Amino acid sequence: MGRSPCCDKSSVKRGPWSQEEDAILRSFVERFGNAGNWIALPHKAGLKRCGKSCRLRWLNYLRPAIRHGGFTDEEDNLILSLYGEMGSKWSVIASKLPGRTDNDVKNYWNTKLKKRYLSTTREVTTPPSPAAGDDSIAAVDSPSQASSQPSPPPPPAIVNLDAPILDSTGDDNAELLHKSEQLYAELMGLIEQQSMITAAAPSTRDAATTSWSPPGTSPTASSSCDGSSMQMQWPVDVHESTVPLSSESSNSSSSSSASSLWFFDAFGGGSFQDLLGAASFDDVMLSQEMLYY
DNA sequence: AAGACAATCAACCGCCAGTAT
DNA sequence: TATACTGGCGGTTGATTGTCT
Repeated sequence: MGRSPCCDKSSVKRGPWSQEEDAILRSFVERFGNAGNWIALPHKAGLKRCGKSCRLRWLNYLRPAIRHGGFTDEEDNLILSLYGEMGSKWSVIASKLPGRTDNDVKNYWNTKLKKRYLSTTREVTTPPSPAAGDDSIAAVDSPSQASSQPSPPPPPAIVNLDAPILDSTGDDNAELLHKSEQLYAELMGLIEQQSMITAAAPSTRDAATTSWSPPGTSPTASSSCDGSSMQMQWPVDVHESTVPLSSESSNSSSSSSASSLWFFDAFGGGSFQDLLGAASFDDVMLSQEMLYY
């Protein structure tokens, strides 16, 4: 009995990401983190991608402050040094290099530094350890050594959600982002208005609606945009009082992360992409009205 | 100019550990 | 306690791009 696949490979898109997909994912994650979990994110965002693929795309490419290529001599030396100490612990090595991902470091190692490392170790003639797997080039893969220099990973990048999302990838992407930003701002304004109105009315929504305010202006959100740690702290009990979910979402996501997903349910079970693709502002209004159906 | 080969890197695969149920 | 689920990681693949002949 093998483990079940994380997603239905026949129904998810694979291969290179399009600019549109990038824009949707970036906009979504910057606002909502992973929306509870990465596996559920593609559905909520309206992406036909595997959750793991979304996570990887965010962490390795879309995350703010990522740097690609152009490794400096200092970085080269640090990688070489750390590899000599701990072997192919790419995530640990990458954590010492701000803006670098483990995938980048790993690729850089395999294409460039490995040769350099091999040549230098051959000159020295005393390989650190013959037991290490990769290349048989002696990576000392010792946990004790690795932990002998405890160094906390750099803090996740903090993104100012009020600041415009900078985009350098192209006009289409920027346009899509701009569109999402506009829709988002409009929706947030509407929700805030509704919250003020309904706060006075007795309902099960009271506790939540009176305590919540939009991300960027307030919520009890610690948004690091790291993706792995970023979690919006949505108020509890909100979800239970919102509109009935679509059959699909109500079947799948009802309990565990419900409170963090109420926002999406407010779209009548639709996805983030559905919202972005709304034909007009009236569509957003309609979705908002469904919240209080 | 065109084909062969090499280099690069984004993306996927499968396993493992931690956590939730 | 057992099982299922998810995130994270390292290894690998394959498409694309660049260089050489």
